[in-house]
Parts: sequence; structure tokens; C-alpha cells
Amino acid sequence: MVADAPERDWSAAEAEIMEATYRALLEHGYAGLSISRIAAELGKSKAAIYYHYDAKDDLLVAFLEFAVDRFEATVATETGDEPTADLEHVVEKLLPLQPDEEQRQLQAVLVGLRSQAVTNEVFREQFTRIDDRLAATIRDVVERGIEEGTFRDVDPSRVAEHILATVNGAMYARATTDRESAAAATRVSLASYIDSELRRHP
Amino acid sequence: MVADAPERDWSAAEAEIMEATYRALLEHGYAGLSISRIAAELGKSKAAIYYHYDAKDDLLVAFLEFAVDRFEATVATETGDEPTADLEHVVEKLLPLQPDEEQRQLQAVLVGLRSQAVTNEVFREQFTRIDDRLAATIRDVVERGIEEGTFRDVDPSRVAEHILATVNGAMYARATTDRESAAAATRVSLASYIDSELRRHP
DNA sequence: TGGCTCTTACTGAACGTTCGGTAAGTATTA
DNA sequence: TAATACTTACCGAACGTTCAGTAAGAGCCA
Repeated sequence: MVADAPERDWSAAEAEIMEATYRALLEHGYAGLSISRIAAELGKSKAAIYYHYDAKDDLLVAFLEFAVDRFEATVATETGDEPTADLEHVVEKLLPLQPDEEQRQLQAVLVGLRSQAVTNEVFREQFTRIDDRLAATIRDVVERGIEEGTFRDVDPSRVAEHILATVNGAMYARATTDRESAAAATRVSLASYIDSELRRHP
Repeated sequence: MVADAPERDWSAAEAEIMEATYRALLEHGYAGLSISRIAAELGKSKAAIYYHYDAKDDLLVAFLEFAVDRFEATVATETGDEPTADLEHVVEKLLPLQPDEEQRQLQAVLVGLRSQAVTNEVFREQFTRIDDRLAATIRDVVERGIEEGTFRDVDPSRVAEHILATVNGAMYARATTDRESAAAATRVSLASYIDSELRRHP
């Protein structure tokens, strides 16, 4: 797959603060996230958080990195030798047919964070990088499929962006609507798209 | 197309407050939206807002309706008699090749609001309804295309959900990343998907 | 026409609460 | 004893919300 970004190492105290922030976000959403709430989840005083972070903004930037690391860790896996299977593997990681509670929660948190990218430059850069990496991962699989002769001679970048947009859209809808069946329909349709539009049939 | 929801009529004062809220949201984002900020945009006192709305929550619900009306007004248009053109027309409305500033702003505001649907039930229901209506609009066009013989005999709902997810995903990315070329690539790929996957070629 | 009442659409000040942030002090460990 | 990891107690500002008061006008009666 594509080169992983190096993960920062969190001290035990920092990791606990990140986990507390995660829980606070799940309960109150981004707009309702405060240092008091994080401290309550942490089981320590507000000042304890300021011992580790200079300002709320610093904590938020650190948390963004934390959440992104988590997300990318769930996506990254080894590559097989069948491009169709690889592609469906990536899609399954991003848009699982039956997501467990952990996956749902992480994606909910990320959607909350991502909406901040509309007005916040730092957030915007991070999510630009995330989508860049995801698109590159998908593109590499498609390129390999074309070289091997499994896939038709399509534009790998274009197809990768198409698949990424579809998966992102379904993920987004899953987190912000009660249209679960729509997400499932999209998954099925995406698989048939890969099979009929992309695969070279004998 | 699909049945339009009836639009509420706003008094002059209410409409001004909605416009002020819109501007405040653009400047400060949802997390930074306060009654003071709206009042400042409005050019009146905070109490003036409370004369028209009982609480911030009520104002927010009203604004959600206001923004959704605006959004759906830009999408709704008459139907032609060529399904392929109709489909591309809807896609162009949702994901314009070159969005003007107004479209960008409205979509940015909607992405900010939509992220609240993760934790807020009322918001979630609204966005579920929006996606329901958009999917139905697309599905109707596809169904007509199949009846007329322009499209192959696909599952109209499945294809509609696929197209909607892709468009939503690209819209979302446009509002939260600096990957403008990716949105363009998705548009192009979507057009070729409609042509090659959906159209019955002679 | 002038005076009276009542409504509409506000203003400005203040309420209690919560916000992000800080200064000073206190255990615990090396 | 010095650094580490905190707690307690607090600050000023901003938050959503309420309240008393008022200018402008409408509707009606004499």
C-alpha cells in the first residue's frame, strides 16, 4: 500500500487525555466540547490538562492527530495479490457492511472534527492529507490491476477519486442520517461497479 | 421531479435574523455561533432576537429549515425528456463543475449544520429527509430512463443511492479539503459512469 | 382632530453559569 | 532537594436568557 505517516508516541498521561477527549466528544459533540468536560471524563482537574497542554487549541490539534492515527490504523493492512480483492478490502475497511460500535464511534468523531475544516486551516490541511493518502492507496491498487491485466485501461486517478468520493459520501451519510439501508445499497452498487466497470471480463 | 415540501413564509424580521445567522455561521462556524454574534450581524440587540425566538435552540431549528429550503430551491428544476440530460442536470446542481461563491457558501454552511446531526436528533431527521428526497429525485429519473429504454434494466434505487453517495462525498470533500481537482475528477468519472454503466448503447 | 389605549418591536442592563486560563501550593518520586 | 504531576482557588470574559422600560404606530372614541 502507500507509505504510512510516522505515528507520534503519546505519554501515558497524554494518551489518557486523548481518550477522555474522545469520550467527551462522543457525548457532547464538537460544539459542546470544553476543558471542564474533558477533565470530568479524565477524572482529574482542569489544571491537570493545562499542565500537559498550553491551550485548548494545542490539545485539539493533538487530538486531531490522535483520531487520524486511529482511523488510518484501521484502514492500513497488507496487500494481497488479487487487485479486485484488495479494492474490496479497502472499501470494507472504510465502509463496513456491518460496522461495529467502535467503528461507528470513530467515524462519528471524525465527521464532527472534519466539519471544523470548513473554517479552520489546520484541520483543513489534515483532512486534505487524509484524502490524499486514501486516494493514493486506492490508485495504487487500480494501477497494479491494470499492469497485471485484471483491470481495463482506465485512468487510475480518476477511478480512485470516484471510489473515494462514493465511500466518503456513504460514510458521511451513515454518521449523519438514519438511512442505513442506503449505505448498504451503496456498498453493493460499488462492488458491482468495480466488477463490471473496472474488471476486464474474459 | 419529486414533490416539493411546502416552504414556510418568513416575516421580514425573521428573514433578517436568518440572514444574519447565515453570515455569522460563515464567519465563525457552528461552534463559534452565538446570539451575540448573530445580533452583531443583525445590527440589533441580543434581546431583539429573543423577542422573535424563545431560545437559541428554536432559532437553530428555524435556521436549519431556512438553509434547507435554500438548498432544495437550487436543486429543484423542471424535467426535460432526455433522462441522461436530466441526470446530468441534477448532478450539475449538486456538484457544479465551477461553483460560484454563493453555492460554495451555502454548501459550507450545510456541512457545518450537518455535522450536528451526529449528536442532535432534530438535525438528524432533517438531513435524513433531505437525502431521502434527493435519492427519490434521482431514482425517478433513472426509472423513467429504463421505461423509455434509454437506460439498461438496473435497480433504480441502488443506482440512485450510489450516485447520491458519490455526489455527497465530493461535495463534502469540496467543503472540507483543498482537493478541488478531486471534485472535478469525480464529476468527470460520474458522467462516464452514467454513460457507460447506465446507458443502453446501440 | 385630539386624546386614550393597546400592540409591536425593540434597547440596555443585569442575571447566574460556564468558559479558557492562571497562580500558588502540595504530595510523590528520584 | 529538585523536578514531576498534580489540586485548589480563583480571574475576567463570554455565554444564554430575562427584565423593566420605551418609541412608534394602529384603532377607536369624543
